[in-house]
Amino acid sequence: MLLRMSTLFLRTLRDDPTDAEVPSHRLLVRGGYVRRVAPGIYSWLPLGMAVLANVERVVREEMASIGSQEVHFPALIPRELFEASGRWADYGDSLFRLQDRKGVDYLLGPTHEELFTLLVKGEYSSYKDYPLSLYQIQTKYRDEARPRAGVLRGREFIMKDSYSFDLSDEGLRQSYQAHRDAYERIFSRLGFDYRIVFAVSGAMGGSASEEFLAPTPSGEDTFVQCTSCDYAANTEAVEIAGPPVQDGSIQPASVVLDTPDTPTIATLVDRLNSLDWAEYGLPTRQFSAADTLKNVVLKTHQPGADRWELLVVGVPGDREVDMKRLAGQLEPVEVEQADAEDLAAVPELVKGYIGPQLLADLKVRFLVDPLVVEGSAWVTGANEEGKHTAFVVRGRDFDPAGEVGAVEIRDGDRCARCGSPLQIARGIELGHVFALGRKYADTFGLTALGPDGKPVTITMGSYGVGVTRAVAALAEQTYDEAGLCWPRLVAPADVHVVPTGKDAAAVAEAERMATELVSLGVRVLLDDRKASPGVKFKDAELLGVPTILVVGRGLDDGVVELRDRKSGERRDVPVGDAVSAVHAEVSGG
RNA sequence: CGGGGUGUAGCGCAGCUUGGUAGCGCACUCGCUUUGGGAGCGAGGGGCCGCAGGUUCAAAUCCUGUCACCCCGACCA
Repeated sequence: MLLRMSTLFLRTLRDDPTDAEVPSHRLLVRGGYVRRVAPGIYSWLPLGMAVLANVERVVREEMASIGSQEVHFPALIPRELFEASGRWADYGDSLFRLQDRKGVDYLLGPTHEELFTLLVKGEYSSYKDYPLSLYQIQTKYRDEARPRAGVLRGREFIMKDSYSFDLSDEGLRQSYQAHRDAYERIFSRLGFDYRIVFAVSGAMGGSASEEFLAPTPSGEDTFVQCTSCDYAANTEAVEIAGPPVQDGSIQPASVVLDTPDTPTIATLVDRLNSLDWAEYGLPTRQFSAADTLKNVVLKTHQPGADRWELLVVGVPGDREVDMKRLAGQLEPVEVEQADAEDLAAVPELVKGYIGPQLLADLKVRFLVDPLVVEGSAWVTGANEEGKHTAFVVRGRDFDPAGEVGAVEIRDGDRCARCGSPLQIARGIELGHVFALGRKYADTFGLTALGPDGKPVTITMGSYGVGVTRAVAALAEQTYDEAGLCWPRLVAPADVHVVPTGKDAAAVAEAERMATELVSLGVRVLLDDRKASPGVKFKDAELLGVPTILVVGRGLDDGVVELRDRKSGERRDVPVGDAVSAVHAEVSGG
C-alpha cells in the first residue's frame, strides 16, 4: 500500500482548532483525520478511515476467534420495536426520533438488543441451535445532552455490539468469559493500557458487568483501583473496607446531650468540643466529624410501585453521600433526595437532629454504609430539636435493615480485598461486557424447545466496544508534544518516507525505496510534496506514523536516516540497507 | 436545565469603545529565489461580518429579538 501525500486528501492545520480541548480531539483535527460537521458529529477523512479500518479488523478477527458471526442491522428502526421493550419511553431525550412521509415514527438506533433478539427468535427454535453469538459493527445514535471531547463522546459513533444466546446460566457464564477474553486480546493488540473494572455491585452477582477502561486524564469515567492488588471498580460499584468490627458492650451507655443550634455536622462538632463532659460523668475528649453519624433522608421507588417510600441512610459525619453510587447499588430501585414535603409526612424526623434509634418504630427503612460497623459508637441526633445522643452503638441501640455503599469514595480509602489504599483515577470506557440475563428474551418471547419438548427461555449477554472512541482513546494514550504516535497495528501506515532537499536524487531514491517497501508488504506513506523539510518533518510528527525514513542530505555519504516516532531515536543506515532495516522494524514491531 | 463565553475567509484571530472602502497570519493560485526543522519577495483568488428587525444619509460596529456553537456543571443503555 502506497499513500502519496501529493494526492492524499489531507490538509494539516498549523493551529489548534479553538473548540478542541482534549489532546485527541486537537490532534485528530489538526492531523486531518476527522472534521467536525455538527456537535458530536464528525466526518472521517482518509487517514482516519485507515485507522478506523485497522481497529475494526482487529475486532473482527477476535470476534471470529470466539465464533461470533457478523450481521448488520439497520440504524433506522421503526418505533414499534422499541415500544415493545419499553425503551421508546425509557430512553427519553437521548433517542433520535423521526417520521417517514406517512407520519410513522422511527428512531435511529442507540443500541440493538431488540433487533438481535427478534432476529434470533425468527430463525431459531430448537435447543440444538444454541449457543449462538452474533455481532455487528454499526453506527449508533444518541442525542447526548452534551457531546464533548471530539469523537470521544459523539452523538453519532461506531460501536461493535455483540450478543450471546445461551440455554443455561452456565452457558451464559462461558459466553461471557469468552467475550471477556476476546476483549482482553483486542485491547492488548491495539496497544491500550487498560483496566477491567467492576461496573455493578457485588449484590447483583459479582462479575455480571465489567467495563474496560483506558486510564487517561481526559477520561469521563471515574474509577477506583487498588495500589496493591488488581481490584478495580467504577465509583458506583466500588466496595471499600470498613474499620474492624468492635465490641459494642464496652461502650458507655448512651447519653442525651444538650446541643442547641447544631443542625449541621460542623456546628455539632464545635459544640461537642466545648461541652463540659464532667456534667455527664464522662472524660473530656476531642471530637471530629468522623465521630458523628449523619442520617440522610432519601426516598426510593420500586419499579412498578405507585408510591415513593422514605429511606434513611446513615454515614459517618465526615462523609458525603454519593447519590450516583447509591443509585448504582440500589438499582433497579430509583432513589432521590427527600424534599420538605416528604419529611413533613413523618413529624418525628426532626431536621438536623435525626437519629436511627426511633426509625424501626417509625417503620422507616434505615440502611448504613459499611463504614458504620457492628459495635461502633456514634454521636447522632436524639430526634428532638437541640439534642443529640452520644454513644449510640450499632447492634445495641439501633439495628439497620442492611448495609449499602453510600459514601463518596476518597483517595486512600481501603481496598475491600486486601486493605491497601485505593486510588481514584479517570478513564475512557472502551468496552463493556454485561450478562443481560433473560430480560429481552422474556420481553420478546425468545425461547427454544428443549429435548423434553418444553420451552426454555434463552439467556443473553451483551458486549460492546466503542470503535470510534477507541481511535480517540488510543490517540489520547499515545500522543506527545509533537503530535500523534500510533501503535503500528492501527497506524495509517508503517513508514513515513520523507525526501528532503532540492536534489532530485533524494526524491528518486525515496520513490525507489517506497516502491521496494510496498512490494515487501510494508504500508508506506510517501511525502512527495514540494515542501520545505521543516514542513515535512512537522507533518510527519503530527501524523504519527511509527517509523520515519528521511532521505536527504545523508545521501552524499550513502546513508539515510531512520527515526522512531515514539522514542525519538534516530540512526543512520547505509542506503543499501535501508529497505531491509525498515522491513525489520515493521516485522519486529 | 444552571453558570460562563463566542459567532468576521478553510483554520487561528484583529476591527466594535468613538458608525463612513472588511483586515492580519496560516492555508490556496501564479512567478522568481530558497530547500535538514512550519522559507523569502512580488502578484492574486476567496466574505450573507450567525440570522431577523430597528435607529441612521450610512451599521461588522449602536438598539431589540432570535438562532447557533464552545467550556464547566447536572444528565448519560
